[in-house]
Amino acid sequence: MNFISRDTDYAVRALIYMARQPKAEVVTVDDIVKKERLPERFLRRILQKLARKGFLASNKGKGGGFSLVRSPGGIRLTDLMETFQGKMNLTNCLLKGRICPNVMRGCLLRKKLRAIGKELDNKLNKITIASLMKG
Amino acid sequence: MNFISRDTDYAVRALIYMARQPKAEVVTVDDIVKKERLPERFLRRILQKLARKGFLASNKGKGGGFSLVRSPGGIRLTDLMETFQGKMNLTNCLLKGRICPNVMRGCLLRKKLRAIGKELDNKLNKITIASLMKG
DNA sequence: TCTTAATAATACTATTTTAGTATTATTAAA
DNA sequence: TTTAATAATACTAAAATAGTATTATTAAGA
Repeated sequence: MNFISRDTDYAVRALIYMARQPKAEVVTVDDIVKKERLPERFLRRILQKLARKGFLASNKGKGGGFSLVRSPGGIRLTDLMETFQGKMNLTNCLLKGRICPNVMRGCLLRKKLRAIGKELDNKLNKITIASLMKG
Repeated sequence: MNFISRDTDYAVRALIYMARQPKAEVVTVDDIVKKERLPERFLRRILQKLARKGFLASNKGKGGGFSLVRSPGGIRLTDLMETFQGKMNLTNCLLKGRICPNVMRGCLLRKKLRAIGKELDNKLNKITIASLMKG
């Protein structure tokens, strides 16, 4: 069971690569593909999604490419996880349509997980692209 | 993105139900299905797996059913998650066969996640079937 | 010993998610 | 107007998830 999906992972790598460029240059997908060895078409779709979500700007045409919109310190790992994996749900009740006998008396499992999830979020929220660039 | 899969969730419910029975009785699948409203065939397979893994004993034949082998305090949520979802991997590197450029200099993302994962494990490990029975 | 009420084992299936690929359109600089 | 870039959309293969179906086995009890 993976905590971080492949798209999120690729997005992190690409964003770190972009953030490392001096003075927020426009970067081409080909460049990232070559340096980070990521699958081209797939990375393209990931960057397109990041652009739609406001993380990146895309410039078509010759001399085009992608560039960072937000500062590296403003892009959290959890933002990317939410973008590509959906909101992380620690306390999901899986008895969807049916009547969960625990709902009435308050599900103890969910209560415990909610507390743990809150602390986990606090820690994960501190991980940003900027905090990952030092390595 | 769900943290706990459906099988794990069903297993938790079934085990709590069994643990609530006075004096570790043999419980039939039908009984659990009726009381907890879980899908019969699927629950059967879940209980069989729990039996193979040593959580439950199964008794065939008339008067048969499943019974707890371990004490409710000895069955951790993380044991069940591992059984049904595989070991939770917070720090997976997704560049499988390829060369991750970060491996050399030590991947900062993995380092950070490793620390968070350790604390998460410590907390999750305290959740047992017994601790979930009070509700 | 035969019936019956239970689980065991195995194989199958449908849906969703994951991880891509392929194709065609659009854009803007030179 | 050519060319080098991304955009958009549709398609596909594989794996995981969430089951269902079928047949075998077992042991109690009449």
